[in-house]
Amino acid sequence: MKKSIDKSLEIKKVKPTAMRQLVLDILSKQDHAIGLPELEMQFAQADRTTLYRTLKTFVDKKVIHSIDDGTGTIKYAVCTDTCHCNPSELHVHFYCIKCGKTTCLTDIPIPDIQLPENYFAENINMVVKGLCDRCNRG
Amino acid sequence: MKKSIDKSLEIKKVKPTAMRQLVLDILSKQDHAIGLPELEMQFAQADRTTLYRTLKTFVDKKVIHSIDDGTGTIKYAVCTDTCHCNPSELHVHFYCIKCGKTTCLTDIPIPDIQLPENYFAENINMVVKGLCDRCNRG
DNA sequence: AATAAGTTTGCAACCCAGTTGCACAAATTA
DNA sequence: TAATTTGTGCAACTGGGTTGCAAACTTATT
Repeated sequence: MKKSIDKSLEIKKVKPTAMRQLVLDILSKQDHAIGLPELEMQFAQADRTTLYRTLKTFVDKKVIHSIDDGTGTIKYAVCTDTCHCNPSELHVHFYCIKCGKTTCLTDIPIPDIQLPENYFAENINMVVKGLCDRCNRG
Repeated sequence: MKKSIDKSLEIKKVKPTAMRQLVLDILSKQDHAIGLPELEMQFAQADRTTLYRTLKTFVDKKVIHSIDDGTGTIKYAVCTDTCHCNPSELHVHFYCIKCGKTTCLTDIPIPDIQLPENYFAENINMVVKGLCDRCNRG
């Protein structure tokens, strides 16, 4: 039986090179969204450019989605197999100012808003900044 | 009679230096939010650091608010005199992928969302990306 | 007014995420 | 196998943001 990583790449039509399998494997094991620098650190030694381009390919092919959480470093998290990143499918993201982790609130869809006349929405980004579950206790 | 620029600075308790008056004057004349590089270009020659720190002071004192529109360059727009930048006062921002302008949709408040148990929201950023009024006609 | 303390400004240098060009390697096709 | 396309790795660069430090200016104190 094929590994789910490979299946995912196949579904999204991305050639499963060793590098890509590895990167996607790492990404799918995270409990939060990570950025290029953080991804880089998961490797003993790896080239930034390759990781950068791998992420780019993944975003293009909708294997992962990118999140601008306002920290200056773009974060990435895996999409579901059926995700097409349409505005209607988008969810809210949360950035914790204490632990610095960015998480997908996949259960919270971005609410519909009424744009002014003649405006067209292609994409919506909604990031809530504050204290997460864990950090709000202590 | 005092100029409205000075009044605004007075209200927000910022010492009205020549530089600050000038920067605030420029900012308040914009029809869209501008970033540090764009602000810099409005001067024949000016020091980036000073402008940077002026913007920072303004944000701290809530004379202006910052907008992360996802372009990688933080934009700034003037707050109203009574604005305290609380989550309840926040509005949606719009980034036009054609003209590249970021505008405040001041009439559209950020909708309330129900965060998961124990999460605390300090700030919310909501940016709609698409075509603006003007660019959606042509 | 003269001094001292604090604030603002300007220059230079730096940081870091992201990005590009180019050459080499690997995979695919003819 | 040769030709072509695709992926990888290195080096170097870009650009927005940021910091340290010293000079200029402002404000408070004697």
